[in-house]
Amino acid sequence: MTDASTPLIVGGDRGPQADSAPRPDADLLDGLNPPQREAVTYRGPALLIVAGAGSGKTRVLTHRIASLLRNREAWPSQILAITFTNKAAGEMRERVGQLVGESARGMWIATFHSACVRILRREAQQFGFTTAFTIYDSGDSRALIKRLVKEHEGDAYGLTPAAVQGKISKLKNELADAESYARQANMSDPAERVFTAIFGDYQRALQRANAFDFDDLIAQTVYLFRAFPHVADVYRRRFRHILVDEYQDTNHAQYALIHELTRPVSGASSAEPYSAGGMMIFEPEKAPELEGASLTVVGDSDQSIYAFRGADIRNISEFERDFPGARVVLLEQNYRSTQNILSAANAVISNNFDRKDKKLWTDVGAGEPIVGFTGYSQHDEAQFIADEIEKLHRAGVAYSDVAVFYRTNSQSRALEEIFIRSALPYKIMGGTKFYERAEIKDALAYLVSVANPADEMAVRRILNKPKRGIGDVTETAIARFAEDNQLTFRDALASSDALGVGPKVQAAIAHLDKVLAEATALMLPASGEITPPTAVAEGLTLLLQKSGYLDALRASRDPQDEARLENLDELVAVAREFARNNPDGTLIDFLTEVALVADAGDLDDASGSVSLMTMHTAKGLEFDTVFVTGVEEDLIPHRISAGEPGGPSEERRLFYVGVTRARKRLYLTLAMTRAQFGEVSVAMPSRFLQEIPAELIEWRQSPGDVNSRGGSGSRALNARRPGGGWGGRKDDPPALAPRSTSLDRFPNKIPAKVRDNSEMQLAAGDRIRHEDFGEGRIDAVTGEGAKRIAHVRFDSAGAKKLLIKIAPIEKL
DNA sequence: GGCGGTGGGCCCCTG
DNA sequence: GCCCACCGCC
Repeated sequence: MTDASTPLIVGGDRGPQADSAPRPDADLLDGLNPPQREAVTYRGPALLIVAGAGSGKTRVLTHRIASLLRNREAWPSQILAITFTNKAAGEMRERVGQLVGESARGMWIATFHSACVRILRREAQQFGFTTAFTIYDSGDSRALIKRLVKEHEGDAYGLTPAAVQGKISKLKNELADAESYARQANMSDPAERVFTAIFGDYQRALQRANAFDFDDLIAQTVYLFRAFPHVADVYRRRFRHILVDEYQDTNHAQYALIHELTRPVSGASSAEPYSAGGMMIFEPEKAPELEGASLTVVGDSDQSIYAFRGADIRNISEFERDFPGARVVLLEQNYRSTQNILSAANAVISNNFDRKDKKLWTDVGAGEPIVGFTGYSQHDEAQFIADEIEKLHRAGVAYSDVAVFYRTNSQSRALEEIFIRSALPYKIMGGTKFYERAEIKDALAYLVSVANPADEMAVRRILNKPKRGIGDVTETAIARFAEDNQLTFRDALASSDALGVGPKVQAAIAHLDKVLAEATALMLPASGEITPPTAVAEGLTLLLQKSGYLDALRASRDPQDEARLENLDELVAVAREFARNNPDGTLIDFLTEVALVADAGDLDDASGSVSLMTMHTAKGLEFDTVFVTGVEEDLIPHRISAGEPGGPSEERRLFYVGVTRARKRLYLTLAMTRAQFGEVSVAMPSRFLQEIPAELIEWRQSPGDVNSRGGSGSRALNARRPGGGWGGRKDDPPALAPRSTSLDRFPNKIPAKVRDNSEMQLAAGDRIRHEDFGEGRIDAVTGEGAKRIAHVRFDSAGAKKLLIKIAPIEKL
């Protein structure tokens, strides 16, 4: 079946050859079903693996790579595997490592963005950047765009920074640049004209700052390959096997990048040896034509959930047309979930009309029923989840095997509040990123000001942080002086005496200049000298101390500044950790890692905690127990999606992704009322609930229950009724709960004021009263200090754990 | 130039 | 309900 002798590589750099049978990869095929085997063993120019959720996609990919290596069909350095998330890349690296050991190290297993950064760092000088370029995250680029919109008075034409940023991003994902856009724009429309001007200025500002934004990382790499074929050929020669995960989520720029990389080598390049990644590549005297790399893509159009950011589903649906002769392999057997979960998922997704029919199946049996629950408020919903997780935990389920999903990040707050109260260990994945915190961005701006002094944005950011009396007027004076004297903004700081500012301000500027120079000497010494690995951590500490940043936070009375200091300590710790893991790592390397790894927590795994995340973040992950929360109209499907073409079906796919993450237990929860924008509104059950056959869901409390009873108080005080209820009554949509009734009595909000019971003395046997749960008896007290936990048996609400410090309790 | 008060907009999802 | 832009005052 497998044609191992297919001449994949015509040319001098063919991989080492295997001698003869038995196949060294035989054990890699053990336990694979026939389509999986074919996906591992097929050899040819192009392979599309259509992999349903949980069909063993990662297994197939990693085994395919291992098989190439073990059969000596490829060197590790000839393999490029691309994923979308750092997490997926990390997992793939680990699993390939388990299969082939040490040799996994020469491979590129990277996200689109990190692969492009590696290429750009090497080639930046080819087109007017330096290797020290900065990566602007969306916050950075928004700040820059905001300034440009203001300069161009864009608001007079209805151009908001957010809209401009979105449009630029979209254009870059379609590989349009400012010039090409200007050529076809409708210039009689003044708004178009201003937008075009802003776009152009933005791109020039990036170039001047020696910076790329996230979209540029991809688009500029494509541009580089197209403009400099001899550079592209270096990578085409190097990567003979390219594998792309989640192909249904690629946008046009990413598609073009893959196309560039898999083109045949033209052979028109010069005969110099190039050094790529420390690997010298010598071209043969008479460069012969070299076939394009073999391409393997894996995807599932039912899991395409990124159309909103430019993902083009046609990339996968037209793969066979793009790559004639491509083999297609379908993986439909699911190894993850129970049949009940799959039946629900199949039922929901079959409501999308524009799809190829595909049905996941399993042979593990029906499993437990799906559990439904409707709370009175989002806090009631969260309390049910916390209680249920505790119950599972007591029955032996590890916290780390449980995940809670939601549609929007703002939904995490109610869950967090209840989880903290319940002393339930949890971890938010994604969400407000560590590196997006203001103090972290400030600290990084200090580092960037040293690493890439051309980055004016970074220098402007730290100019008056901490407050040193440098305001708008002075900032403008520095900018003007820089322009007049052909200096960078950073270098202008050295001439504080020539700015014509007051003595105090002048001294402040001089001091900042001195601190930056000192840190530069420490972290970027003159060539030849060796920097110790700890230079980054030391330089960061020096900058934060001598700039007065830490002192200002310490002197502050704002209680949040204490947390900011802790975050900065954490950043220094990350720098030290980085030095340990990368003894040769430079300041630039550190900044790259920080720019591409959005969350410091991505590095260390959330062992021992429940994982909270959006359904988008959940893609590619799996858990024994999954709670999909907020299953309400206007949330999933989201309100805004209704008006977008393809919006509702994308929402359905998103829900499908959430549901199919569950291995054994799936909970679907919702609330009858939900606070949004600070006010409480009535929520309707999601249409997706009605698409699931009623017999699959066991309602602990159905939307009907909540309505009919009207809520005679806290759910926790009511007996739970199993089954029945609303699930089956399709033509009888649940009536809205009246706004009056005792619904309002249920605690819909958590007191914003942080309570502090740390002094409360509690011991086993004591009786307490809780605001929501009523009276109960303490079984035990564990933990210490701020983390003391009371294990309480409430008279009517059952057993709960409470974080004593903040629990709304009183001793009786 | 810094600070505190106020009112509008907002919250969809990512590297 | 929270963040941020803006304004008026010191």
